[in-house]
Amino acid sequence: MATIEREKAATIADVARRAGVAKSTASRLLSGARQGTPWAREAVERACDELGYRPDPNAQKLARGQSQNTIGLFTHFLDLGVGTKTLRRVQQLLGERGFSVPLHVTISGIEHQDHLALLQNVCAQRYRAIVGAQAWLLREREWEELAQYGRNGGPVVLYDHTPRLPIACDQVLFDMENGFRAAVAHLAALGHTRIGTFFAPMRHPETSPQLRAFERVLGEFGLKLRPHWLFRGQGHIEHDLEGALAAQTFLDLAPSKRPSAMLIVSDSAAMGFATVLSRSGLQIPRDLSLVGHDDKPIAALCSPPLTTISYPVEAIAARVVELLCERLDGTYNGPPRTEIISGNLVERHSTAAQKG
Amino acid sequence: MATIEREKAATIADVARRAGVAKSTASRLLSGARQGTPWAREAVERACDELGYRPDPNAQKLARGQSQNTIGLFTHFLDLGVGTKTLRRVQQLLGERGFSVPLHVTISGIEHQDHLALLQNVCAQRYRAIVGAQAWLLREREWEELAQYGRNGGPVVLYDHTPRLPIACDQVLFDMENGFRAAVAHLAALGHTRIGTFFAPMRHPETSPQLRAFERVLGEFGLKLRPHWLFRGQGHIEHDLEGALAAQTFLDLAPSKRPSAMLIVSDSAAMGFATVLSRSGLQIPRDLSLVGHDDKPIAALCSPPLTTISYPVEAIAARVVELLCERLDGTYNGPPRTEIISGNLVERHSTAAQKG
DNA sequence: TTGTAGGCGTTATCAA
DNA sequence: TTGATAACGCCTACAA
Repeated sequence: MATIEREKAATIADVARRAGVAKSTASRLLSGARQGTPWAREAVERACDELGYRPDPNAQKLARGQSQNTIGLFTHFLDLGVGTKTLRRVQQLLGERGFSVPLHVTISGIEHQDHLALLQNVCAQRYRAIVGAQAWLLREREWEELAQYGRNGGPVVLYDHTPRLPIACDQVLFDMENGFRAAVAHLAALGHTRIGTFFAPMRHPETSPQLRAFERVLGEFGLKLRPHWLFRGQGHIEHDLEGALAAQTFLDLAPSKRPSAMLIVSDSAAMGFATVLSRSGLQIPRDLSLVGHDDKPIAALCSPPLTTISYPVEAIAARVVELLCERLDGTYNGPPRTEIISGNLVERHSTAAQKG
Repeated sequence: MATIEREKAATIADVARRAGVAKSTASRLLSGARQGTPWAREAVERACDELGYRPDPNAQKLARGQSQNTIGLFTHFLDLGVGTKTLRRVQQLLGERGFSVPLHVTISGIEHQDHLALLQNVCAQRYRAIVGAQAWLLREREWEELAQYGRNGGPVVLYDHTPRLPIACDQVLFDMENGFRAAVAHLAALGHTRIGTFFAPMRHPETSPQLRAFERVLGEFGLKLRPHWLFRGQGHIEHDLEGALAAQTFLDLAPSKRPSAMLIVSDSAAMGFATVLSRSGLQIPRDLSLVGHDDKPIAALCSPPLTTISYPVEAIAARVVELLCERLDGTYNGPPRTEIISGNLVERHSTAAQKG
């Protein structure tokens, strides 16, 4: 494959030559380390302009030892919900502290293969630090990679759902179980015993920690999850679509076999679910009680206002950034910390007492 | 601020020393340029393992001239809709072709200040190429930056809405006007004359090309946009929220002053709008005709199924990648190309004939 | 196949 | 303040 010819970019040597000074002088003036004489100052500046000079960050990083002000952020896929919102918030907070925060995303779906390449790439960049989300997808090889980075690269902070990730680094973990408990308690108090659920697609449904947490909680109330009450996403990026598709499956069930309440692990999915149900004449909460997850702002405004478990985007992002910055400025350099954050049930109007 | 001490990462020199070979030998074996004797091969491999050696990409890029397989992708904010979906698709397609595609995002909102820093950062990375979205936000200084990169960096491909961006590079532009025309024609045929609209927040409402396009189209049908029929977003990341808030403003209007149809430039916003309306007992399309934008998958499934203008995520992403790859492999190296892509009206059931 | 030597574009050190 | 000169870590002729 032929490659286009391009002029080579100007280097600091070109600038120095044109300005009639030494390389080192140009470097100093440009980095602002010294004032320099007005004359030299202006000459260098003009040379830069004329040449369109841009320092090569690779050379800079090499010479300076490492990139001081950029932090690598990685995740495995951009969702269209709280995941991306949290990512954005982390970037924002770190940005406010003067860091540049490029985001690395795995290209493929939920499959394994790309994760290693992504992680190697991220670790290899010699960022000042690394922040990662959705790390539960990683496997042994990738953990090694991250651990290696942690050893002689810089701090690593991960945030995810419980359980704790198998790596020695600071972690902010969202524990869904507390929320589940509040939701199930609420539904059980309303007389519901047939509680179904919708979960995002998972690699190993049998071992999904979230699903098991849900079943555990159900057990605490003497309830059990029937297989046909478990609805699973198909991997579309749009949660509302996922919810809508689940609703179609729901409607395929004979009315007597349907759950009387559903815990849908995403407000968007819950709303998609509800809108499809309404086309069939079913009403929330009359015909089905619905509990969402995330407490998106719209949940309070939609019809009916959605009872939901909150996902504290702000708290999580803030904590991640705090843990990281404490490491970076040396305020803390003890053993890895694990922060558990959980959501609360926000009661609104999408649940009602069990009929009959 | 104190900084934590870390051991320095192993270099290729360490590896070579430990393996008892020369640096160059280690380099060759690692890069796979030569086979090497089995003995040396194994010695180097073991040394790498023991030392946890990771090549420094900065040094590699410097030595090799530039990063051959990474493409910079930038945008100004991650939305929770088609913007992010398109970004993701571009990353995916480029990833399939073997490129690593870090995403750079401006941290701040719609304000100007950060864009320059972002762009300088992106350009400075010496990526093989740059792909950008939402470039309409850029100003003169940033255009210069990109132009400079294009001169001696590599190809730049931008995608955005019309109008054409003031820079000499390949562009894929989505033209909303055709969709508007189809929508307004549709509504006009149903007898609507009071057509309102919802737009995302803009810097300069008076000069927003999209809004002006809408007004122009309205004019073609002898219609006019009343100021109180124009609803504007408040800048929240959730479109559904934006729509819901707009609906509250809508409901504050005396019924006689309300538009009879709305074109809402986002399906999510349209659905948020609709759900708030329904809480007040208003029904779509009985009391208000609604046309959305984007043709999200859920639009076909919700209640009522949403008439909407499509936004061809796949076509746009594919075209961006094609244009770029043609530049990269030298298939095309002529003058900048501009591709216009537009959406179509997808008629469903959220519109009805004007009452009375 | 291997080792030596030089270069990539910066920054940092040290006399002048 | 300035200008040589030496790193920084890797790659790549070139000669052995």
